[in-house]
This record gives sequence, C-alpha cells and structure tokens, in this order.
Amino acid sequence: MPHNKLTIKDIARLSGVGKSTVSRVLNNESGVKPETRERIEAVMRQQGFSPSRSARAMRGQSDKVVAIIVTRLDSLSENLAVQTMLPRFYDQGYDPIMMESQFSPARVEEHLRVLQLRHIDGVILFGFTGINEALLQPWRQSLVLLARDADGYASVCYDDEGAIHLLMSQLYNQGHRHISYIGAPESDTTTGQRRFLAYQAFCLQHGLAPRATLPGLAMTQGYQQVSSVLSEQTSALVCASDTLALGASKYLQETGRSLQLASVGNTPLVKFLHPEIIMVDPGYALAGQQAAAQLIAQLNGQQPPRQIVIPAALQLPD
Amino acid sequence: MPHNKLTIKDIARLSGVGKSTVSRVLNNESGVKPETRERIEAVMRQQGFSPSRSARAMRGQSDKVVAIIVTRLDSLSENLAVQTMLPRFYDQGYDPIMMESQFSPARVEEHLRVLQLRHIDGVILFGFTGINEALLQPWRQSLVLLARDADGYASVCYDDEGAIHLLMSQLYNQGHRHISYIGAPESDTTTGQRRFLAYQAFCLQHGLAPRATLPGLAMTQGYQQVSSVLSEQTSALVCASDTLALGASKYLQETGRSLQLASVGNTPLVKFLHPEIIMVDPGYALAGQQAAAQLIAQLNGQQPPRQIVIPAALQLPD
DNA sequence: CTGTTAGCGCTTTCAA
DNA sequence: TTGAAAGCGCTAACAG
Repeated sequence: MPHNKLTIKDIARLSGVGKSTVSRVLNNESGVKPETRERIEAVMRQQGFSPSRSARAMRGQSDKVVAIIVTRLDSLSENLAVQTMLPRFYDQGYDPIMMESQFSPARVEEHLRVLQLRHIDGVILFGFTGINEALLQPWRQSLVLLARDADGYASVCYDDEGAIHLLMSQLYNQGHRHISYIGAPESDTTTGQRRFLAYQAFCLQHGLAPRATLPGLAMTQGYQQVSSVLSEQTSALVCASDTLALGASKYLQETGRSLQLASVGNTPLVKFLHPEIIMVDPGYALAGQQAAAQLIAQLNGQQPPRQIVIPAALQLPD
Repeated sequence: MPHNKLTIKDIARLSGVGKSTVSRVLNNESGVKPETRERIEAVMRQQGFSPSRSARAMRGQSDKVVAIIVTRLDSLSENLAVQTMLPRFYDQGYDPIMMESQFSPARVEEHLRVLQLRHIDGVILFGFTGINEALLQPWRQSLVLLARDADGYASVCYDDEGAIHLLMSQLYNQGHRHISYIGAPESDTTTGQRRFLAYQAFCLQHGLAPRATLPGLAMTQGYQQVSSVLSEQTSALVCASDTLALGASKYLQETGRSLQLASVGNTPLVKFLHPEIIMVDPGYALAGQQAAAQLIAQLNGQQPPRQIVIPAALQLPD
C-alpha cells in the first residue's frame, strides 16, 4: 500500500504558498490568483498528490460513502439497476459499498445499524415485503427505496400496472382470449398485488376469464405451478417475473405444451434463452440511474424525497 | 443523516475520566482498571456511542475499505464467490466497495488509479486475460487475484486441470468414447488454455480422438459453435463453463440432438435449468472465503502473498 | 488575494 | 492506572 505521504503542507512548501491557498485550489474555491492556482496545480499533478479522504471527512461531515443493499447479488434485474448506478456514484466521488439482504428484514435491520455506526452518507435499498418502515426512520433524508415505495421516503418504482397492461394488450391483440397468469402472492405489494390486480382488471375489462396462481417468484415455483393454470384452451401465459417465466418455460418444454409466454422482466439471459417470450422491460437500467441521481441530489440538499415511477416498455420478440 | 454527535470527549466527561482513558477502552488496550473500563463501557453503550471512523483513520493509516473488482456484476460464478467474501469483510470491519471491469483492462487500470487516490486498503481482483501486471505493482502487498495467478501476487485459483479431469473421467467411466470439447481460446490462460490442455491430455492418455472448438465463454458462442464439434458418434460434450453449457444446451434442445453434457461451473441457475448436466464445482464459494481471508491476513501483516488453489468437486446429477 | 490560527475526533507520548 | 498535551491532514474563519 504505497500511500502518498504528501500533505497539503508539503504542496504548500513546494509551491511556496500557505496551506490554505492549497486548500482553496483543492476545493475549486474562487479568489485565488490564476497564476498561483496553476502553479499549485502543477505541483500537485507532478507530485501525484491526493488529499486525505479521512482528514477531509473529519472536517466536513461526509465521508462520501453510500451503501447499496440488494436482495441478492445474483438477482438479474437488480444487477441491471446496480450496473447503471455505480458509475453515477463514482462520478460524484461516492464509494458505493454493497450489502445483501437475502430478503431478510432482520438482515436489513442489521445492515442499517452498522451503516449508522459507520456514518455512511446514504442508502439505496432494494425493497421487498416485510421490511419494517420504522427502521428507515433515521434515513428519511438519505435513503432511496427501489422497487417499492413508502410514505415519506424517496423511491423509484416500476410501473407494475402498466407493464401487465402492455403484456395483456399485446396478447389480446394477437388474438389470445385465454390468458393465464402466474405471479407472487398478494402479500407482496408491488410484484404480487399490483400486477395481479392489473391482470384481473384487464380480464374484466375485456370479458376474459381470469385463471391465475400466485406461488411466488422463484423459478421452481414457476415450474411447479404452471400446470395449475393450464386448461385446454389456454393459449397464453403471463408471468409476473422473468424467473417465473424461466421456470414455466422449462415445464412447458418438458411437457411439450406450446403456449405464448409473456413476462415482466428484460434480462439478457432470458432474452437469449427464450427470445420467443414477449417481454416488457420495467426499465431496470433507467431505475438504477434515477435512484442514484435522486440519492445524490438529496445528499446535496438539492432535492427533497420524492417518488419516481419508471415507465415500462414493450420488447417484442425478434 | 442523524449523525451521532458524541465524541470520546463527551464519553470522558460523562464517565468522569480523561479522553485518553476512553480511547484506551475503545482499543481494548491493557492498563485500565477493570472498574473504570466497565463504567466507561456502560456509558458508551448507554449513549449508543460510536467512534468517528475518519478520525481514527487519520491517526492510523487505514480507513478499512477494500475494493472488489468483478468482471461483471451478473457473472453467476463471481457472484457466488463475492457472496461468501462479503460477510468476511464486514466481520473484520472492512467496507467492501464494488467495481465492474467488464473485461476491460483499461477499466481495471482506471479503477486501480482511483482506488490508489482514495487510499483504499486492499483489492480483490477477478482476473481475466489482458490485464497488465505492471499495473498491479503498487498493490503487491494488498491485492488478491481471483481465478488467475501472477508471479509475486497472492491469488486464489481454480483447479482447471482437475476439474476437466474429473469431468472426463466420469464420462469415460460411463462408457463415453467420443467426447467433444467446447471452450475458450488459448489466449485465455486459465479457463482457456489450461482446461483445453487437460482435455487433450486426457484424450491422449485414453486413446480418444479429441474434437474441440474454442470460441469463447459466452452463451451465444456455445450456441453457435456446438455443431462444429458434433459428429455422428459424439456422445458427450464437455463445456469449459456453465454459460457455454447453457448455450450448447439450447442448441441441442432445438435440434433434438441428445448428448450427455458436462460442464465446469456449479451455479443454482444452471442446476435448476439443466439438472441432467454433469457438473464440477470449481469451488466458487470456498474461493471467495479464501480470498477474503488471505487479503485480510495480508493487510494485517500476518501473511505474505501466496497462491492458493481450490480443489474441484464433482457434482453428480440427481 | 493569501497567510495565520484554530480546531474536527482520535491516538499517542510523557508525566503524574 | 490515569490525564494533559501534541499533533494527524484538512477546512474555515479571521487578519493582513
């Protein structure tokens, strides 16, 4: 760890000025004679100087660290969102540390506790059912919730109703009249309830007979439960998530049943494995960007918490 | 961001001692009367006190931050490794920040540059072909390379030869005599060259006719290239990675060709989608642990850099 | 415009 | 066994 042993004091000496002038240059403050500034900048560059984060952090409040709490490191959709937010944070000089909740409210609690002790600046939290909102209390100003919303907190959500509606319309327009649905239980507000309601609404509106099962979002659940929503007339199946679609697809393949699949989710893996599936992109990538931007703005005090909804976009098979 | 405004000074006042005594308690130093210690600890607990990281960092050297540079956030195998190393770091009070190289040596370079400026303590780097070892120079003592090795650096590698050998033996014992191979180009030292050589060696040793193609590790490459190694007698196919297996599998399914697939890699996704594939677990989870442990030991000066090899383990289909 | 002077919260001599 | 004092590298008044 060949740490740069230089301090602003050294730079000051080397360029024949006082510490404070160097500090001013460092912080891009106005009120430094251009020549002086340039000279100092030259020295800094030439010495490869970099200011001590800890020292700066100690004077200001922030050490410019944010945490991203994903549910699972291997969630395909969350990956897409994280992928777009990381660069945003780096650009603004924030170090993003990653944590995994594994859908456990207790883990979230534990992580938030630790983060509090560490004086972390802000948190991006990928939401899921069961999180105790009271825990978020201390982070009111410095938290962005993803894929879930909560009163008084900033959030970036997907347009669950819109996504399902797009899928259903597409299928309906293709002539499908017996469209089944597989999703998550209604205890899951967004992915579960909202999507299911949207499905029911569409059916009602178009005089279709709903046929649904709500086992959860895991691949195995898709695999095991599809059969329960298949009648002879069923010609299409809407899946609330891409993992579910993966499971369902495997089942259909094995049983030789042919069905038009449609699913919320738009990950490269699924697109490759099953290009025939009609998909709606909930806008994972955009959500990541927005979440990062929102958090940064909040931390800078430029923006109060607000709820953002990402529009869904239909992805037709090739 | 409701920061804990208490300092050791406050704790000192509250417990009627001097700052230094509080500091001693904080660092578990000996030479503090047990009673005093307890009293202070009580106050700290009661006040929910947590020392300022930045202030400590400023006196010592380290701010207890490490970076994990993965190739891709959505790499299934790297995910498994990262998943096991995160808790290790948290336990030791290290904040792990994540970065993505996207297989770009330039990005690695850029990341390392930034990390240097940030005075990060150590780095876990998931290796790939093309990384300029000279760049690692400054990190000689504080870097662990994963899935790749380099002279003079600590590394945790998979047993490429062993993995392929296990796969081949298994197939051979099952009676297969026409086993094809699909892998990465030899320019890729570990996943490419080593695994391919092991395949060739086995063939030679057992009098089999090798038949191989080395397009790369992507799913699409597997999908497109399988056909080139299939003759009529081919009864089994060894894939150098699970993504390749996924691609190959899709092709075989589509063409109705039946073949015993075998692959290096052991991710939940593939296990679910294709339980029939014979797999060898390179030990991703163990590798993660070991890498974290090694890095921590190095940072504590308890362990010089060393090369670790993780043994591969055969996973039979259910 | 620029240097001087205080500290930020903590660790670390050095005395007591 | 403890406290007082001197900084770590930096920023933020306050004087020049």
